[in-house]
This record gives sequence, structure tokens and C-alpha cells, in this order.
Amino acid sequence: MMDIKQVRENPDRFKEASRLKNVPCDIDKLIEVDARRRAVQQELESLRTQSREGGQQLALCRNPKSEWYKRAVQNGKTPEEIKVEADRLQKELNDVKARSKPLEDEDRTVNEEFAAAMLTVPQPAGPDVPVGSDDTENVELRRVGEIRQFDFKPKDHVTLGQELDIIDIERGVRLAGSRNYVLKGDGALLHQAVLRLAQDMMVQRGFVPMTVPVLVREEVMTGTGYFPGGREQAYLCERDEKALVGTAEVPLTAYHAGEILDESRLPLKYCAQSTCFRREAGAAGKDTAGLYRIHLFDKVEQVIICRNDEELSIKLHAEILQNAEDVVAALELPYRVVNVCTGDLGQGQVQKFDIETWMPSRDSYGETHSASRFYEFQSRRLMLRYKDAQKKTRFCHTLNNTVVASPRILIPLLELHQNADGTINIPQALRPYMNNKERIEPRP
RNA sequence: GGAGAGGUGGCUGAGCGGCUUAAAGCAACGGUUUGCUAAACCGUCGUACUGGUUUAAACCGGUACCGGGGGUUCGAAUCCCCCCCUCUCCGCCA
Repeated sequence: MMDIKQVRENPDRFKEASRLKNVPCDIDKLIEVDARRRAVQQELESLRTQSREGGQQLALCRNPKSEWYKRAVQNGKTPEEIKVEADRLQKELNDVKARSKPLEDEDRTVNEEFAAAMLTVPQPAGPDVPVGSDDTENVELRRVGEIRQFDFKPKDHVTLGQELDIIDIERGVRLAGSRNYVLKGDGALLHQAVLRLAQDMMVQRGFVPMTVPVLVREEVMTGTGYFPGGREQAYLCERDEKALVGTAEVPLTAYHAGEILDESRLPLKYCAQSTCFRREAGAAGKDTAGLYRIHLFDKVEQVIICRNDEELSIKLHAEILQNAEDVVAALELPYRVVNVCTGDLGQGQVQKFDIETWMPSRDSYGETHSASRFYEFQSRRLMLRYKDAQKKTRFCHTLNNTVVASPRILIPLLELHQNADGTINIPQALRPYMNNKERIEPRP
């Protein structure tokens, strides 16, 4: 959520953001609703003042024991005269109430309208974000690692998984429908090894590991920016008014929602492994083969909550990006980092860097990590604040990045580390998590 | 799932239709005094929206908020209805 004052002062900035990000938002209407809302509020406030003051006077008129009443009698007023006065007041207040009623209703509806409109305002992209309409216009920043040249014909991960009996897509689909799978034997172990390596690396860097709910209240989805815009992408448990999260970013970022933190506690660095649920609505027919686009996966996510300082946010953004790069490097995989363009940016992100890892079966780099910074966008929705040194309450900044998501990362891992005989070399860093095994081979 | 008891400011805790703009205490912050720690005294001490004003910070107002939402009333923390949450006991269960 953005600051309405900023929208009022500089509506063009947000219209521009709406256009560049291709996020629909009617700024003119919002400003109109805002003006109406304030007008109604002022009118209502003055009526409420009248009502309160008149009500207090009425109480005095009706109470013969009150100081006011005694003084009035002393000044020569008869009880009858006071009663006439009270009745007149009563009538006046009835009238005030009658006038308030329709305004109360309008106040309610106009505020709802305002709140709904505010949820659609996009966060303008940062100055270093390339302008573009979709992911084809993302700008490559750097390539790291050599792309392996095979001296045999490499197999894709689906074939490898089938032959080694470590991935069973067919039965996964039979159990749970399309975009589902079963990991088996060393496949299951490799999956967990990757996640555990990632988490250990984060803990070593001072991130506090957490386990978090994955079925959360809708306001948590709204607070992190996934609702209402991304409602289609989430699995809903409507009976309980809850949603399954698509990432642990949601519960981690919302963990301190509604709190006013002490600046001395910042920055907070959290990581969590969680299962992620995605409907992949609108992606029908896209990436249907293999483990690339699936409904359910596990991910270790990193989240930072820091003070309201853009320079610091930018610095920490680089830090969480580096954390992820180190994980990919530990897995001995070649990757590139791209600066995501405006059109491929979400509503709330100021800037996003994706790490794309080389995937031989796709003959291209494929997205494996996504590092975003939000400034106040999520904090405002979540009422996530802190008191600064001047005792002023301010909104935090939030950032997040993937540490590793599996099984997607198993695609390059299996494909790039395969041998001509169909076995797979396990990278050094993973071996401690695989009982020191060096190679995945067919089970006897 | 059943029965009961509760939800008031950072915390404790009064208030149960109108001198409540929520008492008091604790904690916190600022100051005075003594000066090693500490103590005493005085003051400040919520959040949101909003008006005035200002370059701004700050300042001065208004309204709302006593778990959430409705209702009764001129007036609700207080009365009524619905929901949520917490605690205790029982039941069920990985």
C-alpha cells in the first residue's frame, strides 16, 4: 500500500507506475473517492460534536441534582422552563441524529471504496529498473560459472529421474492431478539435502530459522500484497476463510504485523523452509513437462525487516542476492542474474533481481530465485512499524529472496551433474547431507 | 466437538448509561535535587484518520478506537445480538 498523501501530491507518478508495471489502477477515481471521503468525514465530525455537547447539556437539564440545574433555579428559572428547554434540546438532537444517519452510511461505503482502491495502487519501480513489458526485456547483469559442454547426449531430468527411479511423475499425477510428482529414494533425499544445506548456510549468516504456518488468514495474504490481485493463484480453504501460502515470505513478513518494534532490534533476519502451494492459474499448457512448474514444492526463504532507509534497503537487497548466489555456487551450477523490467515486476516491488540457473533440457537459463525489495509497500498493509531514535513511529522496509526452491533446483542439479552412464555426481557440499554418498546410481 | 470463565492503553488493573477528554500503579522518557549505585519530586507518556499552520520538523485543534461487527439510546467501555480469540475441565486425535 502506498501513502495517500503521496498519491494526492503526485498522482502522475502513480499513473506512470500503473502504466509501466501494467498493473491496472484508476488513480483519478481514487483521488475523487479520497476527496469525497474527507468531506463526509468532516461533516460527520461536526455533527458528532454537536451531538456530544448537546447530549451533555441535556443530561444536566434532566438532572435536578446537577450544579447547572441548581444554578439555573437560583437564577430564577422554574422547573417548567427548564423542562421546555430540555424538550427543545431533545428535539434538536433527534434532528442531528436524523441528519447523521445517511452520512454514517455514506462514510462507511466511501471508506470501503477508498480502502479497496488503495489496495490497487502500485509501488513505483526504482530508478535502476529497466523499462519493459515482459520478461523478455529483463536485463542480464552478469553470468557466473561455465555452461557445461557435454561429450555425450545428455538426458533431461524426467528421463534421468525415471531411469534412476528417483522421480515418479506419472503416479504423482494419478494421486493429485497434473503438475504433481513423487520424489523417491535418493530423489527424496537429494531434495531434502538441498533444503537443509540452504538453511544451514542462512543460519550461519545470522538468519533466525523459523517454522511458520502455511495456511493463513486472508488478511495476511492481503498484507503481503498477494491479495486481492493474486487471489487466482492461491488455494483457498473457504470454509475456514484461509489460504495456502505460495511462499514462506508471507508468514515471515507478516510475523510482526501490527507491532511497533524498537529500532534497536532491526534489522530482523529470518529464514524458513516451507511447502509452497500454487494454482498456476492461467499457465495452462505452459511448462507442462517435468518439475519446472508444479503445484507444490518446498522452499527455504529469506526475509529481512529493516528500518525506513532506502540506501540500507538497497544494501540489504544486495546481501540477500549474494546469499542465494552462494547457494547456487555451492551446488556447482552456472547461473546469471537479471534485473527484472517494469512490466515483469509485481504491484509491490521496487526492484527485483532474479537468479536464473542453466537448465540443459530447456537450453536456457530458468528462474530459480527471486530477490525483491518493497520499501514500505508491505509494511503499510501489515501495519509493521518501529520507533526511531526521535521516538517517531515509522513503517519498516521489507525484502525477501529465495534461498533455494526444490524440486525446481533438481532440474539443473540432475541434468548438469549427470554422467554418460546415467549416474549423477553429488556436489561436494551436499554429500554430508547424503550420507557422504558421491553418486546417485540405480538401486540394486 | 461439549461445559464454564474471560478479553480495557507497553504491562498490571478499576470503571458496568452522561464531571471518563478511561482512575490508579508499574515500566519508559525528559527535568530538578543529591551526586557511586540508588532514591525522592515534577513533567511527558497510545494508535488511526483529519483540519489549521509551517519549506519541513514541530506545534495547536477535531473525530474515532476499551477483541471484531451490528443494534438500542439524545448519549455506550458500560445494555442487547452475532462472530473471533484466550484460559480451565471433558471428549476426540497425529
